Amino acid sequence: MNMYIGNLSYNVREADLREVMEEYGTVESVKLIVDRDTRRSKGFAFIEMPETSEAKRAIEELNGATYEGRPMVVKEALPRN
DNA sequence: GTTGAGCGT
Repeated sequence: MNMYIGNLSYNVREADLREVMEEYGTVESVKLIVDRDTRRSKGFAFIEMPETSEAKRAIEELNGATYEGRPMVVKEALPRN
């Protein structure tokens, strides 16, 4: 399942996100979106979890949870197009 | 600061 993680603090790194998500299951990939020019985080990321049941649990547990001082959004990602 | 990059793999 592909997930969208939003409202992240700019100091969160991909490795941080992976650690958090792995509390709920296997994480296939983590993609923190960073501005190509400034190298600054855009504050959102995409995480792929092979096991949908684990992904859904992560969404339930982490959506709205405060992380690095911000209530993060965790939900299924929109199709990329 | 809220739905993806790359610049040719």
